[in-house]
Amino acid sequence: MSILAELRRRFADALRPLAGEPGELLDMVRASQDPRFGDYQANCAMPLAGRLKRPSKDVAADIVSRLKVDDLCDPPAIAGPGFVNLRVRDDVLRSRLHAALRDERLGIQPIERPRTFVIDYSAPNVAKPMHVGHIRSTVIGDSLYRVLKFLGHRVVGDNHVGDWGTQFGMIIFGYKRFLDRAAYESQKVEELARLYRLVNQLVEYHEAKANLPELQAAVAGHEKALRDFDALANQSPEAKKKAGKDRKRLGQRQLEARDEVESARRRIAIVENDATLLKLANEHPDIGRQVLRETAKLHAGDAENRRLWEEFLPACLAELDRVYRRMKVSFDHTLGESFYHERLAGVVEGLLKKGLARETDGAIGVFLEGHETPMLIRKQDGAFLYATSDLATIQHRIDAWKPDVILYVVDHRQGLHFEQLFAVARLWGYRDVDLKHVSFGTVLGKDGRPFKTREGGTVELKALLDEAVEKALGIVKQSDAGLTEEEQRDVAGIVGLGALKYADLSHNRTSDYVFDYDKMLSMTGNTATYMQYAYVRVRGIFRKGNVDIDALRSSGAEIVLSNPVERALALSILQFAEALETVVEDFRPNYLTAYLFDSLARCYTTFFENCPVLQAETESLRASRLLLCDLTARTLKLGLELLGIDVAERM
RNA sequence: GUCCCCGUAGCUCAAUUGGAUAGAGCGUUGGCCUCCGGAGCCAAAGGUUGCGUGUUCGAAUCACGCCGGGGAUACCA
Repeated sequence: MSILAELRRRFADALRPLAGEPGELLDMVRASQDPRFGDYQANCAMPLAGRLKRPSKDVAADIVSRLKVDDLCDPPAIAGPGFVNLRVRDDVLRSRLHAALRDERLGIQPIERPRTFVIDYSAPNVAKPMHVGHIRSTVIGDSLYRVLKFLGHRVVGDNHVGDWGTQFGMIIFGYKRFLDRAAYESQKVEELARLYRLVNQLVEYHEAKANLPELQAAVAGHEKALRDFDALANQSPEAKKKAGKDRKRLGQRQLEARDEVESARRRIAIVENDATLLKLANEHPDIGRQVLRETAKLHAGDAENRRLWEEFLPACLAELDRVYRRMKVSFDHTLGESFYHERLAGVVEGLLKKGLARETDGAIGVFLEGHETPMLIRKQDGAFLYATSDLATIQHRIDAWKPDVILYVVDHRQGLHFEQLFAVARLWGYRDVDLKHVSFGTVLGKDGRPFKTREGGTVELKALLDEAVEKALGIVKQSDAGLTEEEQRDVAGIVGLGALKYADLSHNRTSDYVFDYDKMLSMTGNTATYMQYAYVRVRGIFRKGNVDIDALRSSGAEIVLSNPVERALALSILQFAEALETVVEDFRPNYLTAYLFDSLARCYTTFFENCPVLQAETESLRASRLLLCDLTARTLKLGLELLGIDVAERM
């Protein structure tokens, strides 16, 4: 058990006579931010004083008098309005460090009451290449999977791939009309991707063409509205002032309309600037409807389309697998939309029967209190929606795995969808499972707009990985570690991928962040490169000193904490477990990166600057410091591993 | 129209969910280092946490109202 958890347990005992079940008061026992306030502090006297109507210093004294921590801490101090400050005894630190030395898990016990988590992450469309938008879900989900599992929970990773939607209608249609047989024979996935892009372009072209007049009319309408508005508002300065906000809103709407016209024009231009595309477009004016028909036929069990789908799918999945292997991400299950296809009708019927869903405007939806619009589960044409499939998925996951929690690692724009989905699931009867949308922000380019190629297209994940690795290779080549070319390539892979993942994980998941290769690969600052280099440097000490660290570890050599710098490092090492606990509290991997950088690496740097290791004053001090180095290296390595990031021994 | 998220140093981001003097990195200025891989180190400057009013021992964090940005808003996923 971590020091913090142990302290909380002691505080629970001390608080119970004063406050009954302490509950959230225990959250107020925490690591101190400032060493002047000790290692840990308890802030619960102040709120309790309010409840008991007693002076907070008295309450603090009362708590301290009941608190039994003398086997863990020096005598507690009371400061300010009633903060209880605790300093862990050095012998406790030392014995915990020795326990960590001997243990693969660095002394961290699996938790006593494990829960079952299903994590839904990555979830790409299998027919399209993965792009920048998939990074966050994949990387955050994978890290949460690793941390939860390490802490001792049961975890099921499920990749809910899109393998049943319109994109397959597009490929099937493309296959039937536009296939390049030779390309298909040699490069199946590339040819399918080409077909997808081609058909999609043609569909978008016709859509844009059809919508353009209406969109232009909308712009004209907004412009006229603006002019009328101005004319009216200009009649008196007072009216103008009052109308400022409305005017702004009108202006925004007009800009949006212009953007839509712009984007429609772009889509049209792509096709019209290319004679081959234009010819195809003209030959298939009805392509949008045709694609839907192919999709509907697939869903209805049409033999030909079903056969094609079965032919395409393995290749698409294999391609995905290649990317995941490269990213070192894995799943326990890949149950895509197609897996749930046959359950969807039953879901709708069930909800109708329970009186939760009803017909509305030809479709079927569930109306929810507090929501203007219902959640539709069947379209007018009888087709099902992703809400339907998500409900079937909840049902299956609960039947199959009996989870306590299901996490959806999905971007924040789907917040409303999940709000409705979870509400329906509860009405449906699933009240014991905790459904949680682990949402995240957008990856932005340096211009602050969503990350795109210079031409405005989406950035493929593969290209992103390639570039990160290539830039990493440039850095590795500058090193004087004397690596062979092959080793350099291996290390560049580790560094490039690590940089990409770490950049994502070190940002607060709820905010957007700016994607910047130079920053993420920087040797200084909160980056994977810095952490990996830190690891290499520590390990370098063992090499340089010809130290057999495994032997030293089991030699019975003692750790001594001869100065505050060593002590601070020791405490930081032991707080790794606490960092992992905070990650899991609200599913925020950036708490782990913050720990590694702001606490562990910082303490180690200070130690490294101030405490000679190989040239320590005495042999026993040398051994002790080597053991501290060993614990630091192993904590770095394990911490990075839980983020899905590897280390190299030299770089 | 309604709902959700965001606004923190010049820039990129934190802040353990209400705790003590808001922290890092980059950039800027000034010093220092013959030393385990130069990961340089130390110091300084830089903040009315968008604005205002509340809540309380205590607010970047909670509530309400503004201002600014982004997103969502029934038959795509």
